[in-house]
Amino acid sequence: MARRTDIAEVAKHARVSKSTVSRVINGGYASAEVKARVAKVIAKLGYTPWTTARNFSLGRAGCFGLVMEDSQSEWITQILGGIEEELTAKHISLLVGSLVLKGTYDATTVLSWVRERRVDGLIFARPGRRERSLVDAARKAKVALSLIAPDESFKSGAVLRSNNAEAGREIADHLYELGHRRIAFLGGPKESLDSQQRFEGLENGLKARKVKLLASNVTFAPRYHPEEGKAYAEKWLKMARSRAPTAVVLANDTMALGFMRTLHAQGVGIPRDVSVVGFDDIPAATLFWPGLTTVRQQMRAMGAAACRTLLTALLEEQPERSTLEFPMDLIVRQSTGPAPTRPAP
Amino acid sequence: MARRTDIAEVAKHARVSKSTVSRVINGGYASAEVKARVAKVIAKLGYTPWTTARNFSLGRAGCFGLVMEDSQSEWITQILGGIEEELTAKHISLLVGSLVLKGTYDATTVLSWVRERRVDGLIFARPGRRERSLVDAARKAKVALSLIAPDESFKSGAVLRSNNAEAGREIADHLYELGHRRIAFLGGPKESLDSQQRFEGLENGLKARKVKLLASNVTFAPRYHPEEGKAYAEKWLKMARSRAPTAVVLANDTMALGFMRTLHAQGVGIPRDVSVVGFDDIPAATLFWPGLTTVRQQMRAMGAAACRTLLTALLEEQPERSTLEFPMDLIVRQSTGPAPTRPAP
DNA sequence: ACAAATTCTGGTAACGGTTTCATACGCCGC
DNA sequence: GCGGCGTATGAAACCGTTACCAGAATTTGT
Repeated sequence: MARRTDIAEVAKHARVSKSTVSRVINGGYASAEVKARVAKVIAKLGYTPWTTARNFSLGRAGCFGLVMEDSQSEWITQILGGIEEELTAKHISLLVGSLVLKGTYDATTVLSWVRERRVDGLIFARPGRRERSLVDAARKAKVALSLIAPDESFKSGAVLRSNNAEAGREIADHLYELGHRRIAFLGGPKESLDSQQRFEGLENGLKARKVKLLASNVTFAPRYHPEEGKAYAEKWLKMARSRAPTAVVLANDTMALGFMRTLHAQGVGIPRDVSVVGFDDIPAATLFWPGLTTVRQQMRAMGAAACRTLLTALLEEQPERSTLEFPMDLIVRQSTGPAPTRPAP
Repeated sequence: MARRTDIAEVAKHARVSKSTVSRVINGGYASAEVKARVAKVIAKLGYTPWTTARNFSLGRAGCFGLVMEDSQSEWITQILGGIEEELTAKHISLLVGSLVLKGTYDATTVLSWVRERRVDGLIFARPGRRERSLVDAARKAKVALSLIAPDESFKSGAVLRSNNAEAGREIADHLYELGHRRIAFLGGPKESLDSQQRFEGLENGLKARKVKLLASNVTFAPRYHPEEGKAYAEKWLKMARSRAPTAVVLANDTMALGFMRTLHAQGVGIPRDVSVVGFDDIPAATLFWPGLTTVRQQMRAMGAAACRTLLTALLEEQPERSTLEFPMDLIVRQSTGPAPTRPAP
């Protein structure tokens, strides 16, 4: 049973010391002649340094941890894609560990990453209140942090967030140009910063156009759920058409789809009678008819940036304290259209 | 700058040797008195063995790799959940590396896992044709394999698959009991084993009930895509109602939703005029109205089983060659109902 | 032409665990 | 009372890589 070739064997074949082989690999001093000779031997023997040994020697883990909530899994693919891209591109081949927090809150895995595995960095994707304690624990352990989160109230680590306010303003412009003047907003939980920022952006955008968002047309649902959209639709149906909003902005797609579905079942035309805008661009947004106009977060870019931040923090030994803001992309589909010129009969 | 406590420090405080501390931790010989003393010191110093060092010493990587295609990301959360569960439960705390294959096929990451990191095992989630070469590479490198895949033609590793045929039969029973006799099937690509097996199950189930699936009512689409569902819907609309199928089974939810959407837009009632069944239970299946009757794969269980298999293979040093079959769960929602008693006017 | 800086190279010591080996100590059975 | 066996412990070797240091070879500067 042949053992795997190690650096010593390469050294022997190339008639140099282990140190020299290591230097050739990692780019230290070495004469052109030696470099060539060693490279040839490496190729011939098919030698590859063993990552675990290298990490051990370097005193690092060679991996980042990714933490995210179960419920926010819609984005996981995109975030992973961005991370993957960044790590392979930089040729600092690190392994990405990923965790999906279970319904029952259980931090043991993450803590073991920090304490036992001593990961080189942690990426928190959209951390909620429950993850705060984890963020604190990580900070205490001096692990580099990247937070993909809507606020910057975290005291350490890099914060990457989408520009919700800007998106809100874009929606305002879009709807204004379609002629809408009576516009409503259905938010998520009051404490959700995403929801708040989206609302503020929309409000400011409308204000700039001299359109007022009536307080009666601003509601916050206790949770992001299609049922909330449905409930809001029922409320909408009861209003007199002449006073009902001609466009409704909902703080996420799930609610928006619940809203549309219910109206649709009642024969309300979208966007004929009312225009609908969501947030997030979940896959289902295209499957519906009409396709949902929504705003997409650049999750892929954020994942990549999270890695880049961690990598530089790793190299420079100083935990970067910075905030990066990512524009959101308004995806106009068929659920928004010109405002109805007169109330339906 | 205080160094992290290592095993030597614990040994010193407990007045024993490093070996003894190691044995206390890993459960070797040690007197009760020593055990207690060491445990106390460990607790006092807050010592935790460094995973990387341990793995290095043990000559293993301490992680599994998870490979899946980008397009099949709908399940990633569930699979991850299952893996997570299994690994933390067994207390063999391993880190899960995950990869999403990019559109442009790039195997470098996976190969680096095998060659450089020398992962202890690989989980392939629903590998397609392109991943075959990776599976082969992994086999050559003697890495333990678990394949979540619909076929068992792979020559090595454990294969975990859903019982598509059984699910097909269940659908047959379900539709039969609702009174459907003219039933159609729209499959995915001809070479998709999932699609084939689902079709065969349905056909056999109907045959057992003495119902014939007309060849003209069996079609295979070139891809799993809502547009294919739409195309099929247009075909359906052109048929005379008296001869059109009263129930349509589509090989995945995406197609099913495209189908429903198109019919719905044309005023066809579901399930009043036609019942619809999909496969996969994607999140959007509940967002639609009517909710889509579909079949769910036990992805969570399969993820967990994949880990368990790898773990036993790791312990017993012999790559397990086995096939595990998982039942699928028929989720009855509102898209299936009694067959129309007479052709619509 | 000689000192100083730079480039190159090999020997050796880490890194922090586990494992092997040797030794010592009971305890049992004869 | 002596061989054998299971238990308990410590010293030292080992895993594969990089880092450090010392010294040799080469280039650079004056």
